[in-house]
Amino acid sequence: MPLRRLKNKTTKEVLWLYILRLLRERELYAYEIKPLLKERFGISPALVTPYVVLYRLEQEGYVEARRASNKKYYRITPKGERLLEEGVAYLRGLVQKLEYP
Amino acid sequence: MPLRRLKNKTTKEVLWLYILRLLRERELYAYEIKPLLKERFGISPALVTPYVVLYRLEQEGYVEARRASNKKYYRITPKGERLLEEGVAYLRGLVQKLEYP
DNA sequence: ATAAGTATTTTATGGTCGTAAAATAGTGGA
DNA sequence: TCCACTATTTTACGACCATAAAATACTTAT
Repeated sequence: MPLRRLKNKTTKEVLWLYILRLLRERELYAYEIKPLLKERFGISPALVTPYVVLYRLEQEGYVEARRASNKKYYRITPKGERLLEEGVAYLRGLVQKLEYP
Repeated sequence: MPLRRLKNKTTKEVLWLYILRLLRERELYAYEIKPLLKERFGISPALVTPYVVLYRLEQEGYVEARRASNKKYYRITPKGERLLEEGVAYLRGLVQKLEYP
């Protein structure tokens, strides 16, 4: 039960990290992120979720957007890359502390 | 901002993993867990929090309790040890997926 | 031209979990 | 004895965040 909780929650708590991770490779628009998350990370958030996450990340300067036809392409900023690194480092430390010495 | 969120949230999302990790070493009563979490993992949850977490873990059979004087000692069950291992493995996988290939 | 698929936006909602608050009681030293 | 500290329990609350819902519009194949 708590493991399902861990997966269903923690995975989604770090959804923005997954999205930053994808954006680190190339610019993407929100609509194509859902299948990518499934393919690359095995998670299936709702279609709207990437929109909301990207909106928040843009507000805080971790990604920036460019319009092309009817699509809105996002790319990661240097600030966003830093955040991604720090986030991963933080999670790595968390795992190490939990591991058996 | 999101990094603070990651720390303030994710850390607490996996608080029960920290507590299981401590119980893996020896039995503990709720009151002494708060300072241990500070000392071992650098986190400072409220005093009541271990009580609530342990209550939930006990309900689901991941820990079991024994009364001694006015203290209630908890120890991890085999089921709880399994959960801890699975939880850590899950988080480790999450980090690997986020790391740069 | 029209239906289906692509693409985005905004608002409201629901579940979870740590925490605050308040009450209770045993223990030990001054 | 009295006060401070240790120790637990229960209830209600607040914040966060993915998601559902609904509306809108562009594009493309039939």
